[in-house]
This record gives sequence, C-alpha cells and structure tokens, in this order.
Amino acid sequence: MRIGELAAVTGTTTKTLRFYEDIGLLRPAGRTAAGYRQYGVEAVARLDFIRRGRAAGLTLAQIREVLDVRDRGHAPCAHVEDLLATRLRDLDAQIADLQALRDTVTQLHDAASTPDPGSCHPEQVCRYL
Amino acid sequence: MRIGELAAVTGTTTKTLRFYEDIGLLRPAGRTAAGYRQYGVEAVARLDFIRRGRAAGLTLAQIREVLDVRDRGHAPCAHVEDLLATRLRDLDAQIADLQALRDTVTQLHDAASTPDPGSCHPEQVCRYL
DNA sequence: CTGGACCTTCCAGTGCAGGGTAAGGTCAAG
DNA sequence: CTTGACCTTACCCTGCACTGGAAGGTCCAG
Repeated sequence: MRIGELAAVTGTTTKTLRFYEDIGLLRPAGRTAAGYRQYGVEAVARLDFIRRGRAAGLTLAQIREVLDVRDRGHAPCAHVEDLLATRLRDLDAQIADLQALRDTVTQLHDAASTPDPGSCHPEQVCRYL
Repeated sequence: MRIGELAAVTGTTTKTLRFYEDIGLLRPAGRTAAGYRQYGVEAVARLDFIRRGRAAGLTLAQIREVLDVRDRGHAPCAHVEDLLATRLRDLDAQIADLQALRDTVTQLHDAASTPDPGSCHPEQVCRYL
C-alpha cells in the first residue's frame, strides 16, 4: 500500500503520515525501487489506534510511548491503564478549572447586564472586568 | 516610570510589556532622550485590566478590541458584555466537550482496570483503547 | 511521448503568549 | 573612570499537531 492509499483508507492525509513518521509514530514497511513508501495492512490498525488515542485526548507523545512499549514486544496494557488514569485526573482538574472560570465570568456578565454607565471610572478602563 | 519599574509593579516582565506594545495593547507615554520607554501611572490600570481579562479567559486579541474601543473614546461596556456572553457560551461548550470526553475515558479506564491480558489481539495494538 | 496523478525531500508557517540570547547604549554610585 | 544595573533592537525558540508550497522524480494511460 502506498502512502496515498493508506491516507485515504484511514481518513487522514499524506502530509500527516509523513509527519507521524518524522516523530516516530509510524514507519513504512519498506520503500519501492523508486523510493515510494510501502505500508503493510498493520499500518491501518496502527493508525486506528492513534486515532482512538487522539479521540481520548492523548497527545501524540503519549501515544508514541504506548506504541514503543508494544514495538519492544511487551503488552502495553498496564501502561495504557496508567495513561488513562492520569488523563482522567487531568480532565477532572481541567473541568474544575473551567467550572470555576465559568462562575467568575457569570458574575462578571451578570454585573454587566445591569448597566450603570455612569459608574465607569476612567482609571479602571471598564468596571465590568 | 520606566519599563522595569512598570513590570515590577504589575507583576510581569519587560519582555511581556514590549510584546504587548508590538501587538498594540500598550503604548509608552513617550521616550527619554536616550530612547527609554516612559510610562504614566495609567499604564498600571491598563495592565491590570489586561490581567483581569486574561484571568477571565479572554485572548489578547479580544482584550485589544476592548481597549481600542476605549481608546477611541467610547465606553466599552456593551462590547465587554458581548464578549463575556460569548465567553460564557464557549466555556459551556468546552465544559460539555470535556465532560463527554471524561465519560469516554472513564469507560476506557474501567475496562482497563479489570484486566484480561489474554484478550489482547495483536491486530488492534491494545484492546483498552 | 505527453499529460496528469502520484510520489519524493526540504523549507516555512499556523495560533497563542510569550521566553532566550546577543550585542550594544545609558546612567548613577563609588 | 569603572562597575553594575538598566535599557535598546533584532532575531530565533518553545509546544502542539499539523498544513502549505516549491522543485523535482515516477508511473501509467492514451
């Protein structure tokens, strides 16, 4: 399979596949005499895995770690569980931060919705923020 | 006030202040004969405003819009209210997205916490993701 | 043998908000 | 007169995940 076909099959672009190769996520099985990249069918599963990882909010660096473990012949299960646990904690923290921010912005917005232009003091730029 | 003092007073860096100047957020009141930037006290309020805007999750581009309105002599109240309303919608969407992602990751993690290594199929890289 | 679809490498840019470093000018104290 | 703190501009670098484009090679159909 050449790079264009692999891109079409996995719903990505040749640009992205070469980029993944650059950062060590994906290697072609070989090259043709002309230098064209040749991929085996396992590349499709690998890219599906990458896509699922991205969908779970993992970074390409984290996904690469998992793939590295696997490429070294180990089952990455424990590593993946760890990664998911960490991701869960990060998500909780991120959600809590956004929730707190939302509360702040709500208060600001409520104040701004009951306008009182006379109280705008030049020295504070805008009293609503 | 010179740039170093303004940075110290507002808790930022001279780098940041020059950067703000580059993107049109802040202009020095003038320059000394030697070319040193001179700021008036109003610069402190302006930077506090910028800091409050950042704390509310506004981008520097949005903050600049508000400052531009003010610099043109208008009260930016309406614009700020608009911005806050938009920000609130964005935050809600962002929180909802993260919440959905959290649910997905939770499911993945729960599956990974009840291990069954035997079911790892080589063709899917890892059954947990 | 030509056209077009495909492939190659390399370089550069996106958005966001700055940070790092160099090479040099200025100013006040000792 | 020198030292050290401060200032200036100019340029490149960071992380993240790509994306765009240029210049050229390859392959197949007509």
